[in-house]
Amino acid sequence: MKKYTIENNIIHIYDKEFFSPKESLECGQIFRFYVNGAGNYVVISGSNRAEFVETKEGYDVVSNDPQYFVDFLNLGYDNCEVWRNICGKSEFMKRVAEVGRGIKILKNEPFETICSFIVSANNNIKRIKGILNRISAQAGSKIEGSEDYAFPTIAQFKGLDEGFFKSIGAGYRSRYLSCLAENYEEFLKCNPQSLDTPSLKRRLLKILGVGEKVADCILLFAYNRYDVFPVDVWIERIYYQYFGKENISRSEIAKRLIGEFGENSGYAQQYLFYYKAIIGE
DNA sequence: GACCAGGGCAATA
DNA sequence: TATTGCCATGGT
Repeated sequence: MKKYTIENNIIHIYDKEFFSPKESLECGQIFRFYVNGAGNYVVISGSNRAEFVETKEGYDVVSNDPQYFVDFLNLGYDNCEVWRNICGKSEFMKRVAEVGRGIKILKNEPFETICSFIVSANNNIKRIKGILNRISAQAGSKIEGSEDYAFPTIAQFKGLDEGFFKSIGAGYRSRYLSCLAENYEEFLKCNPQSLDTPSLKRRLLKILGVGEKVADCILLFAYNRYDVFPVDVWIERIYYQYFGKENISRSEIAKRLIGEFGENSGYAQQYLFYYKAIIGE
């Protein structure tokens, strides 16, 4: 069975088992989304916007650019096999993956992703969302046919100074954000898509405000490198609860979990994060 | 009023 | 390379 079709600029997704807008958006990989008056999830990625309307067989994606969202939603990637593989790891992982079965790892816009996870450092999701929305509303352009604002372009971002970011509540991350546009343009010269994961990570780490964990998030959520395992406070907690008692560093936790999940590390990480940080089990 | 949030930087050893 | 103090802000 075909998993999706496009008709009149609407993507019809024929899948409810392994794709849920709610789970895919709420699992912490993206911050610019909301539930509208009709009860539908709306997501904004870069300068694009999509609304998810539930149908009998799945979801209709109503957007300004269907091709962008076919790519964004990774509709050509079969997460069913990944899910089965992770379920087979243990009874515990089966329970965790069952809760987050509808999660699909998205392909978010790189510049926005880098900015988002710089903001995420030592922060909470509610406040991260607020900061990113204020940056967009005050520096981005309105998306045609909606009341939502695009994430600022690199050119728009260049005009923002440290004072601006402080004024919208970004705190000490303002220094990193004020030079991000320049740093990103320099970063682009390495031709990110062409690099293998370790090389791309080394290059990301040169961006001010990007450390180990943030780099891993960018690798996973913008470049879809599934062999990384971002370790934050929540993953650290669940690791000590269910995987090992020995006190080790976050990078060592990442190394051991990658050893366990291999090419499916990114998905395992999202299931675990969703289970612990969002659902709260 | 302390503690916490999807940590990272810069100094130090 | 590994450790440590510090960093802004809003929620609980």
